Amino acid sequence: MSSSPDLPHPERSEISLTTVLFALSDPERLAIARQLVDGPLDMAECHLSNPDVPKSTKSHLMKVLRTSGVVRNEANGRARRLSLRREDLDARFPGLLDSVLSADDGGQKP
Amino acid sequence: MSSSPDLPHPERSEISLTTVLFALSDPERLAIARQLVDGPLDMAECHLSNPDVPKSTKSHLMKVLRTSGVVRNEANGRARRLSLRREDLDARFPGLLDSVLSADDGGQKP
DNA sequence: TCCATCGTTCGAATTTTTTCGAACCTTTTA
DNA sequence: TAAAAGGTTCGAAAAAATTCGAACGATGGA
Repeated sequence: MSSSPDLPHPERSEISLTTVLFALSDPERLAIARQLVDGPLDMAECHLSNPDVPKSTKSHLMKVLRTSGVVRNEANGRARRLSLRREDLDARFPGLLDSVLSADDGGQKP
Repeated sequence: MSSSPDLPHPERSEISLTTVLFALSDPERLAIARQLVDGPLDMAECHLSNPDVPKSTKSHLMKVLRTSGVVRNEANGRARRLSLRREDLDARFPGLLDSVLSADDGGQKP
């Protein structure tokens, strides 16, 4: 019962601004982050704009968000619990997350 | 004397959040934006971390910043005057530019 | 006028990201 | 105990970004 894999996360001090910006620069990843503002969600509850994308692709999007420090990904039964690393991000880059998440995106990247 | 090329710029309403985030997600481009906070600069006065990068590469970095709406690029004699589109960005994404530019970047992307 | 300066653009090569199927692992349920 | 559910990882293929030299254009000065 050696439990689900513990995935690597950067610690707060290791979170890089440009890496975070990159993670959020993709519409799909930004949309995921926005779904997490009201609290953690299991991965299956995070919806992509295209529901037919393979799970490996979805997993990769999550990986970019995790390794950048935007999202925490922990085992939760056989599921994965995703949460915004709000405290870490607010401490490291004050105001950034709020401005990004509350921004009204009009033009979309194709 | 048909004057230097007028390069295309997105209008305020066309500026896309994810595109702006992408433009700023590169350390070199972010550094350029930061050099413009205190006012416009001619291109030759914007320094890259590596002074030996070819001008075509530098021009391309500027293009990404311009087409995303982060920077304005206008003819100025035989030079190019670069300026931050602060008003447009503040209007479109309140707080974003301030938080990004004032953020203390620690970890760098290689 | 001629020429050096300051930048843009083009195309090709390289590098980085993204996408996806297949294989695998753990937990829950039958 | 077997099988299904929920996800990660790997490798290869496809797509997108970056880099750079060469060619070009406009401006300002000699």
